[in-house]
Amino acid sequence: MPRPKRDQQVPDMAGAIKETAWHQIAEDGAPGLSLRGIARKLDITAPAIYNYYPSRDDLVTALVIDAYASFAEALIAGHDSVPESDFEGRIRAAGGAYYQWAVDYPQRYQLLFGPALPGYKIPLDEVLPTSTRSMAVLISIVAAAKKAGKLQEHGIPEPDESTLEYIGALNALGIPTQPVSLTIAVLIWSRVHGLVSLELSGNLSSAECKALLDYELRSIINQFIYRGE
Amino acid sequence: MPRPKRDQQVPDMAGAIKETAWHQIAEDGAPGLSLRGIARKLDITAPAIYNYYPSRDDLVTALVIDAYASFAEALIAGHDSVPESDFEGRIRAAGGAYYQWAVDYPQRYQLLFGPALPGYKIPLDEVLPTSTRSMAVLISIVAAAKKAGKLQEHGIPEPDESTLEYIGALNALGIPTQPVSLTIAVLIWSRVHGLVSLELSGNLSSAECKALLDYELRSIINQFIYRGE
DNA sequence: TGTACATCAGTGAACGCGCGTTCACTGATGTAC
DNA sequence: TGTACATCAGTGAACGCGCGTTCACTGATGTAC
Repeated sequence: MPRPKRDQQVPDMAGAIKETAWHQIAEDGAPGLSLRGIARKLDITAPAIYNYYPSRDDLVTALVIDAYASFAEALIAGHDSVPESDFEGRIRAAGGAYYQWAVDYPQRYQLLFGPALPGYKIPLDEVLPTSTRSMAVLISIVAAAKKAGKLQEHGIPEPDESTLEYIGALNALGIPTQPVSLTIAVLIWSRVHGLVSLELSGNLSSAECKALLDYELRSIINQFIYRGE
Repeated sequence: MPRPKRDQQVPDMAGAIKETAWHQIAEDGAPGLSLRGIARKLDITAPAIYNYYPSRDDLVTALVIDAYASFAEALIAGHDSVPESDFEGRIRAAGGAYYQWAVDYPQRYQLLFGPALPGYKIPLDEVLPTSTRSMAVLISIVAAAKKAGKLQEHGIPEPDESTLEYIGALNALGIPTQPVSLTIAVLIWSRVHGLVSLELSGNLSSAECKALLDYELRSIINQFIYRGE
């Protein structure tokens, strides 16, 4: 079969490849991603993909970066729907946005926070600038509470070496952060992630997960935010 | 090559196959498990495995059941190292045992609580009796606190339909459980799982995870157990 | 004690599938003179 | 305006690999009479 003429070509083939890859991941999970499968769906031969991505791993990296960007965007939208001074509301909104994104795109969530793909090593230096943006949302809420003197910091563990290293990376990316804010942000993240990932692995029903998430967000606010005047 | 004679055969081939499978999973992750790979390591041909397991999926199911058994054993050992009346100590011990098992056998942990293997559907009826045993450990600690009137139950969400269903299954397996105890057990589980799974996916260093786990176990005790006389 | 037979635990060839990647190539489109 | 050339976006064949599973078979071991 001859190559299609210019006006029959897909205008944004690189984008179409990624989109098809997401469909494939949604259907068979991340390990099921295959260049030949993508080519079949796009009515193209597999080698044609090499005009856009030099290898399968590079395609995966592009997908990971896109997923982080979409995730960060969702968190930021939730975060922005509530005024800055309302820490409690922002925590709830960010938590809700986090949950919603995860159940809307379960496979992307697993790709980012689940176990590594076999044989794929994520290139941190390429991904970090984007992945940091989502973490920054949580951190900014905690930092705002701290600045207002409403952060309950008692008993929070001291940062260890790797935490300080990550803070260095945050600073380098223009997100100045105090250790205690990062630690509390990670604690919040871990609680939400625990519930979400139990739902995604089928150990929790959607209804139960929502109810528990609501409870945990209240717990988080009670534990880390001073109430009242 | 002829088949080896009786006295050169592996005495427990079914066990040897599982053991080799675990080695493979430890090296390449669960999706990398392959009958041909196992056969190579055991110096037999792939079809020989069919004398012991009727298909790849049946082997996976046997592995899942073994993993749950090993996990439950670890939790029970931790649990039993502290007297029954010491709820706080038991929560700490069970949490520590949970973490230790997960980092000792990260791939088994992912197999049980991570995303499903592509193309493999876990047969719940075969696995439930074993998987329940680990959940029962957590539940028993919470239930003991409740019986002693030391359980703080305020604000815990009401059980939904799927929770009640699971309680039915627990009762059928001889583990009578009150809804509130199960809900709190799940909350504890989710917090520990959140931290553990962030460490396993490389988002948390081991040292940081340990420190945060310690903090979270204290949070759990503060939140759910009445202190003092 | 000997013999016929069943069973057990394997072998080796084959089927049909999928994969990432390389290679030489082609023909339409765009560009420079 | 025409022509030579470069580039772009593909094709199709092939390489070499891995996989689960089936099939007919074999030869040692165990068992019944």
